[in-house]
Amino acid sequence: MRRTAYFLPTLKETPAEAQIASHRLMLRAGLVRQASAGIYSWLPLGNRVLKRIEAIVRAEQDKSGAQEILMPTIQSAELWRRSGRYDDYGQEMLRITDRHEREMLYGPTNEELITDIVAAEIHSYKDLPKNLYHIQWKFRDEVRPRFGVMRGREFLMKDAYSFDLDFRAARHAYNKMFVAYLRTFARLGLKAIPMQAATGPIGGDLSHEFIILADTGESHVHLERELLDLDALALEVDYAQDLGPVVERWTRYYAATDEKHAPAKSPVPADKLIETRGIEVGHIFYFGTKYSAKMGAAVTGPGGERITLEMGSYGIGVSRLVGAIIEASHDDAGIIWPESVAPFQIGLVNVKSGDAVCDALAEQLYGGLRRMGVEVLYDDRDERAGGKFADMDLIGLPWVLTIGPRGAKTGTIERKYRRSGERTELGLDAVLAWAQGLNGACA
RNA sequence: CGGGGCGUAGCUCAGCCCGGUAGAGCAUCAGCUUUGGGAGCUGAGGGUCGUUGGUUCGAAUCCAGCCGCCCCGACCA
Repeated sequence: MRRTAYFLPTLKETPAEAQIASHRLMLRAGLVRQASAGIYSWLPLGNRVLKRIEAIVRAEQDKSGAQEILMPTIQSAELWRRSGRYDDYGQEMLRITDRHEREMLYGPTNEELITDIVAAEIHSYKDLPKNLYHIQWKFRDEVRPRFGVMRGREFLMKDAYSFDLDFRAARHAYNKMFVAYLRTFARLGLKAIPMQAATGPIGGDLSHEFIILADTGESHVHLERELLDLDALALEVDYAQDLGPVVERWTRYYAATDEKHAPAKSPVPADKLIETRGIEVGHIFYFGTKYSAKMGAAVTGPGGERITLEMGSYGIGVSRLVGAIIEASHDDAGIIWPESVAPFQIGLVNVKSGDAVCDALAEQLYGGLRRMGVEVLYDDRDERAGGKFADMDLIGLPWVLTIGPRGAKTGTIERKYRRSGERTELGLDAVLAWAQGLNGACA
C-alpha cells in the first residue's frame, strides 16, 4: 500500500480527551475516531488490526470445536422478558421502539437469543455437545465510557455458548475454552493470566477472568511468578482428551485481582507473590441451567427423560484487545505491534522521494515485496525524513526498511526492528530473501 | 447516578475576569529554498466563538436553559 493513496490521518499533537496511552496512540496513529461518547469509527489501519485479532480468535475457537454463527445486534424485548432480565438489566441496556411500537433492544449479550435458537432446534441428547459462538458488536450504555475502546459503549465481542447434557460434559466444554483462551492470547503476543472470578449464586469454581499483563493496566493483580513462565503455545493440545491436567497447570498457582486479594487470607506467602497491573480481556463462565430452564432448552435423554441443558458462556473483548495490546506494547514514540496483529508487517521509508536513485530502489523493493505477498506500507510521500520516521514509529509496524541517498548509491537498504531499535544494512536481494522467510513465518 | 471541569480554525490553545465585531503555533493549499529523526521564508484559504433565549446602542466575553465532551467516584468485556 502506498502511503500517498492510503487513508491514514496521523496526529502530531495529542487530542485533549485522551488520557491513557492506548487511547492517545489509537487517535494519533489514525486507528479510530470517536463518533460519540464510547462509540468509535475504525479507520483503515485500526480496522486491519481488528480483523487480524478477530482472525486469531476465530481460528482458535474453530480449533477447539466451536462453530461460528452470527446473531443480530437488535433483539426483541419479549425474549428478555422470558429470562427475567429485561427488567433486571437496568439502564445499561439500550432500549429501542420500532415503528409498530414493539419494544426492541440493542443486545448487550446473547444468552437469551442463543438459548432460544438451541431450544427450538436441538431435541436429542445425540445432538450434544454443542458450542456456538459469534463475533458481533454489542452495546452497553455505560454511565461513563472512558479509555477509548477499552471501555466503550459499543464494542466488538466474541461470545461462545456451550450446551451439554450434564455437569461433567459442561466442565469439559469449559476446559476447552480455557485452553483455547490461553492459546488465543499467547498468539496475540500477550501474557494472559487466568484468575478465579466470582461465580455469583451458582457457586463452584468454574469462572475465570483472563487478565493480560500491562504496566498501565487498570487493575492491580497479585500472582505467583511461576505463572509467567508457562507457555501456552508449547502445549500439544488434543481437545478430545481430558484437559483437566492442562487447566490444573495454570490454576494451581495463586493469582487474584486487587478486589479479591486479601493478604491476610492468601494461601501463598506475600514474598512469593508479585504485584503487577493488568487488563481483563476475557471471561469464561459456567452457569448451569440458569437460562436453559427459563427458555425451555432441553433434550430427550437415552431413557426418554427430559434433560435441561447445562450451559456456559465465554467472552473475549475483541475491540478492547486493540487497546489492551497497545497498553502492553508501546513506548514513548508510539505503538509496537506484535507481528501477529500488525496491520502491515513492513514499513518502507523512502527518505528522499523525488530522487531518481532512491525512487528506483524503493519501487524495486516495494514491487518485490508485493509480489511475494508481504504486507508493506510504502511511505512515498514527499515529506521530510523526520516526519516519515516519526510516523513509522507511531504506527508501530514491526519492521521498517529505509532507503536514502546515502545507501541507495550502493543499493544498501537499512532494516530496523521496531521493538528493539536494532538496525542492519542489507542489499536488495538479502532483504527480499529475508522477507520471504518473514512471510512464511506469519502465514 | 453523585462531584468537578471544558466547548473559540482540522489539532493544541490564547482572548472571557474588565463587553466595542476573533488570534497564535501546528496542519492544509501555492511558490521558493531544503532533505537520514516531525525544517525555513513568502503568500493564501479556513471560524454563524456548541446551541437557544435574555441583558445591552453593541455579546466569544455578562445571565439562564438546553446539548455535547472530559475528569474523580460508584458501575463494568
